[in-house]
Amino acid sequence: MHDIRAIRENPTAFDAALARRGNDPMSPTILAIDEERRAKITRAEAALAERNAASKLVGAAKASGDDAEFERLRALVSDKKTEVAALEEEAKGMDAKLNDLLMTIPNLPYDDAPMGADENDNVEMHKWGTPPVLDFEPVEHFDIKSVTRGMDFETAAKLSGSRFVILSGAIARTHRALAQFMLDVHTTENGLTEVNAPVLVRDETMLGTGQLPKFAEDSYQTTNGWWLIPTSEVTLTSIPAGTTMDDESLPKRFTAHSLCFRSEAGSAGRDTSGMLRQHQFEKVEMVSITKPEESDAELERMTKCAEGILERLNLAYRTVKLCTGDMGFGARRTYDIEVWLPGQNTYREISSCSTCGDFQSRRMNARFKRTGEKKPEFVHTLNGSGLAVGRCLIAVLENGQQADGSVNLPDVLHPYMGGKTKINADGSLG
RNA sequence: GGAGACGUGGCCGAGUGGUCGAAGGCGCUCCCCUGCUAAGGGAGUAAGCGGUUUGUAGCCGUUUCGAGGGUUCGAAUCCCUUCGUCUCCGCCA
Repeated sequence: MHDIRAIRENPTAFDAALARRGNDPMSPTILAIDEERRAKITRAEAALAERNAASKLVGAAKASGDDAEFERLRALVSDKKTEVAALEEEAKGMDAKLNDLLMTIPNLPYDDAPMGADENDNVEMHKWGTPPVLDFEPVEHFDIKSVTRGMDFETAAKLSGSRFVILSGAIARTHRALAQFMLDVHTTENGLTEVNAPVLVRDETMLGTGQLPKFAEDSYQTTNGWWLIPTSEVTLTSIPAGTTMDDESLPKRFTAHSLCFRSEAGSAGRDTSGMLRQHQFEKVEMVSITKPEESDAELERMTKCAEGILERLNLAYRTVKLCTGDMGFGARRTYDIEVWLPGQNTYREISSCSTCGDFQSRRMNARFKRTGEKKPEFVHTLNGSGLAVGRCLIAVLENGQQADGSVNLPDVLHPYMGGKTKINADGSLG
């Protein structure tokens, strides 16, 4: 949600920032509505003030027992009433119109977000690790011999359709181990608070983080109106919605392991094989709520938390800064972390860390008050994957694959695997 | 799912149609007093929006007593709807 005052004060800057994302200028439309809205409000309030003044006199007349005067004023107020109602209706209408429009406009990228149209214009920030050197031709995760029996797409399709998978045995265990490992690192070493939150939420929650109103078709909705969260960014970020926090309580740092649901509308034909892109997947999410001046540093911190997971798993990755055209609706700056997948011989996204500034906090009215100050301010919100569990499983399997079809598991996972260190070619743990 | 109760300012809690943004208390801020501490005295202490303004100061107006709608000249107070919380029953992981 954009600050209408900011747009009013500097419409040129607003449009320029939108233009960097490839959006058409909006300020003329916005300001026209805003002007009309304010005019309506002024008129409605003037009428209200008259009515209220008369109404007070009615009370006084009644109290003093002047019945004639009481009846006269009562009629006057009654007349005013219809006028006020009409004017208020108009003012409300314009207010809603402005709000509806503002809710559909994406966040403004920071100046340092590189300008560009799509992922080809993203800027690589740094790389870590080296892709494993293999003396055989690596295959994709679903073709690794030890994986095939524990990763069943056919049966999942029978139960649910395409873009679902059934994991079993050592593969399911490794998947679970990864999530546990991530949560443990985040809670014990990164200082995040573990949270377990609903995956079904109401409209206003999805509006707050920006999934609605524009992207309804990307998410699933139950018959009674709940939405299945596409990411626990939605719930974690919404925890302080509607509240005013003390500044000592910031930053708040949350992490959660949850199911995520995405319709993947519009991605037909993309990543159709394997479990890279599913309708249902698990993710360990990180969310930070900060003061405005802390959010830049927080994004770096959060990104390092995500990178740290990959480093401990000894998985090569690169971090890219998203260009303006590739950033999400609510983001002002985004770092994507891409892990090396030998089977695809390329880096693929495994985490996305964004700062949203006060865009989401305005939508959900999440504020804080500095000690000694009287005015509350909007907090900044950040979110990042730490990491996508399913994709991390893919990376572990593909990077650990051996010539005989077995998979060597990263050292840090061994304690989570009951001390086992590899998945044998026959699919058993070894 | 059935029955009932409740939802007031940062918190607690009065208030059942008239001048209530709302008593009182707590907390917080400032001042006074007290040679520390404790106690005491006084004042202040919501936010949104619109207007005015050089001004995020002040002033004026307006809205807000979970939310939305209605009755009324007038609603925190009455009615309806809705969301939420709690209690009892049922069901159930």
